[in-house]
Amino acid sequence: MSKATEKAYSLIRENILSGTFAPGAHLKEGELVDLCGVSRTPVRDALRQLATDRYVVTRRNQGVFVNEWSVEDIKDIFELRAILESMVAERAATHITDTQVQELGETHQAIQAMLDENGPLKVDFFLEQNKRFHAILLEATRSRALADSLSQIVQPPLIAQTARQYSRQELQNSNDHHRDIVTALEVRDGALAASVMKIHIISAQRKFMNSYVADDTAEAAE
Amino acid sequence: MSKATEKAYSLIRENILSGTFAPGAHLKEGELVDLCGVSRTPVRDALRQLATDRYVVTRRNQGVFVNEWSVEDIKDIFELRAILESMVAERAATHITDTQVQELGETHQAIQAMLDENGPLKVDFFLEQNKRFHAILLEATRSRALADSLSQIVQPPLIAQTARQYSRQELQNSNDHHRDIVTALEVRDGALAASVMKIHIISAQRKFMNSYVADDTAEAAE
DNA sequence: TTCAACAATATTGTATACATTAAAGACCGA
DNA sequence: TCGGTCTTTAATGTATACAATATTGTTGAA
Repeated sequence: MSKATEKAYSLIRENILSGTFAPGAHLKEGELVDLCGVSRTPVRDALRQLATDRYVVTRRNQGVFVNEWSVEDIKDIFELRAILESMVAERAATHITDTQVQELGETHQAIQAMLDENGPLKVDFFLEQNKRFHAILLEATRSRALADSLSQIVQPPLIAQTARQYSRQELQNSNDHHRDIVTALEVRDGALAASVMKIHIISAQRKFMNSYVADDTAEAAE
Repeated sequence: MSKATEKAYSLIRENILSGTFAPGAHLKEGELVDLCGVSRTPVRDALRQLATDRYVVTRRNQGVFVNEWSVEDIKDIFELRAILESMVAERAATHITDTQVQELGETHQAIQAMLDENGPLKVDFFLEQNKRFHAILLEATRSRALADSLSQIVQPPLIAQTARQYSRQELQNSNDHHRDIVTALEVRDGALAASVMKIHIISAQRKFMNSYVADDTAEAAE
């Protein structure tokens, strides 16, 4: 993506994630031009990219609308992700280098150090390290197909807000899974790594569904 | 996609599939404008869509290039597809309607009738019915996430040419799998349907790899 | 009052001119 | 002759004007 397109992409994406552009809202190119300070061409390019990343959907001759996710959609996505990430863990075991195993251990320890601190939770730091953990695994698989599929699944707004309201204990559980995966990969036990990963994702799903349904109820009660 | 964009998309896609635009070739927007008879805007839109469908890759400030697939990429894709399509078969078993089961049976019988005829193989007819078979299954899962992921995997040029050089016996084997899947779904046996589907895709992989490697050798010998 | 047809308007789709960037080639010096 | 830098050129990136289309609102008749 080029400069102007990237600028438009980020701005629109942020507005979707923050809720300024609500699910189902009609994003008009003219308004986005005013918002982004670039012309319609890069705005349109950004919208196309946002469509492939499932942030928005396009309807011919009608424009683009912020994507709406049903509870079933979200369940599906986590289920799919559990399967794909398990596959990643399994395949990583056969190709991963000692350096990569070490890097995984470092992200685990970095998160652990953060959790052991007193004071407020650094959720952004957690998200960053967590992302890095999964990225290293993905790289270790050396599989373009897996990488492409997962990027389609993981990127959408759903996941971006998953860990936002995690408690310290929940983050600890998550990081414990990371440790177990590292341990499994140290001895190249793909089956074990895959099992742990599956539990890891399914736990995330359970937590997410709880808070998601809770939010729904809160909104309905307003 | 709008008229002009769709026109450009189809034309460029056909030229890639036919080999006129070879893997790695640099597709210049100006030339595509001449080819398609539309302006650069829809050509660019089409190229973006072709990029999301993995027909081409985009490099910033350099343009788009026809995607090149390595043997490893192709293996990965089939492996992933085997897993995802198995998941489709399994989930379809729990949601599929009697009507959909019947439709699956019809596509099976249509292919069978074609195979029982004497005369040349109607490969296009097979591909069409085969596509329909998998589409019905996918619809029965009622899973957007699965549909999205699979469309990303199945659509690329790789698969489009898979069945091109199938023998009558190979098409028969493939259709036998379809029959077994229908039988499993009639009694809503998801596990069985998933198993058959896995074999179905892995068989396709084996056939494809054989002909692909054979082609490679032939080219190298030229 | 309701429905349908039509007109007005706003939005997306398309074409094209201009700006910016990267690749290719020429030129000069060592 | 080789290497590097500058110039040239051709491609992509961006902006904007124009065309086609869908939506909205209005008007008319039943």
